[in-house]
Amino acid sequence: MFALADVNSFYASCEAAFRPDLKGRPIVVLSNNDGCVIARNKEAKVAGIQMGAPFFKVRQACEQHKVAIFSSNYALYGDMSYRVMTLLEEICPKVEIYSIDEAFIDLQGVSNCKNLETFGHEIRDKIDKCTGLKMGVGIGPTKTLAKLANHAAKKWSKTEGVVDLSLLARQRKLMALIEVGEVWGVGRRISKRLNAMGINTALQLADASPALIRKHFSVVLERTVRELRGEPCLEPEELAPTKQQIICSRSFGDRVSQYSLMREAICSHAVRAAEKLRKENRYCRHISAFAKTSPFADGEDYYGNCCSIQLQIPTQDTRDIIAAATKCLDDLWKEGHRFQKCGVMLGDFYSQGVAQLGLFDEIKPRANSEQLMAAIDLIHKDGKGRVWFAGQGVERSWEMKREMLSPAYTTRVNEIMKVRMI
DNA sequence: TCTGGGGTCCTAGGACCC
DNA sequence: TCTGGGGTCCTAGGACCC
Repeated sequence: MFALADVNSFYASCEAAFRPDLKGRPIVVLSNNDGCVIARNKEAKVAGIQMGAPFFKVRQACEQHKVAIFSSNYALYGDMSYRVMTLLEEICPKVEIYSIDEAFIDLQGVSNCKNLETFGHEIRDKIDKCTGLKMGVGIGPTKTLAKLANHAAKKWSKTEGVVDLSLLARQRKLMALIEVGEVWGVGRRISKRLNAMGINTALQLADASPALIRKHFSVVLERTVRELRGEPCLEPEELAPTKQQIICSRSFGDRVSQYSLMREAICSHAVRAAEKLRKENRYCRHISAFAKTSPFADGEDYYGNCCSIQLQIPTQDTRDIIAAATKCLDDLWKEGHRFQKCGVMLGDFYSQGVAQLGLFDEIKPRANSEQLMAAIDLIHKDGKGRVWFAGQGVERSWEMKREMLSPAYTTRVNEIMKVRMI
């Protein structure tokens, strides 16, 4: 048995948790660069603000409904996520963190000592009491059914946030009510093709022949079918899987046409990517950089390109990664475009920097690399000072917009919430 | 004017090998 | 004129997730 617990409208709820004055008002959180709507509370959904809509298209509706609008504040959401996950780990036997706001809980053995639905309510109450965030809990014999149960827990308020699908009859009753596109693993494209085959509900998908589904789609969807029938195909993950790839990219606050600005941005993404790499304790050999113009710009030719470099020796030294990324940039740079976004990708990971060298190779690893990188990381971790690479620039006029950013309530002492006793 | 960022997995097809 | 069979590895692209 699995449970899937997730926080309702996570980003919007994090903002609301520190702003009791907004109670009852619609709240919306925007993506990086204040681009699209990526989270809405219940009131904002009622007001008809669409998920994923570009902000400029819903700005008027927001004003009309007095919506409170926030730029994304990942320092806040990351810290709140950490609190939620830590609490879950305190009260649940095995927790697998699946995303910033949801976790699978392996319920093996739990049903021997308590009713699963009761346990679901205990989880909800604990998180609500300690963080002010409301979770939905779905329970089922497979991860896919637990996901579906969670969906139902949020959709029907009379469930009070907990749905237990242990019994086959309940599974089938619920699946008959749910559109196939709501099933975990079925996106827009696949649901369209399924509809064309006459499969419209989750139940119809569960009753389809796995062999037929595999023939028309893939083993991935076949697994989904089996999971819907209660046959577990997705195992509980013991350890967090190691990353295969690290990507750091951002849209620019304003379009960039100047090489020097683009170079600063690429350097900065390279620096962040290298930090992530060291945090994962990995070394990489494959480095690439990409840049693209906006696909939505009328009357402009779209240009996007990606170039990469394979190093001789795996590295985790920021200087190597900057050098490679800027070399890639020079290969892809084209004058005369208004670029919208760029980024750096790392891949081909090793657990150490030493590779077998050829007999006549003249490459020598950098001296003191580890100490230097450790020193830089420490300075940033302490937060007592800042050092950066010259290539990152000083003004950084290309940086993204976050015009409606809330304070870092939980991670910066001088931005902590003040409470006045009256 | 203004459209996010960061990942995963699978498959098909080409290059290459014997 | 006739033009195999079986395999591996890599990459690009498509689909999905939050």
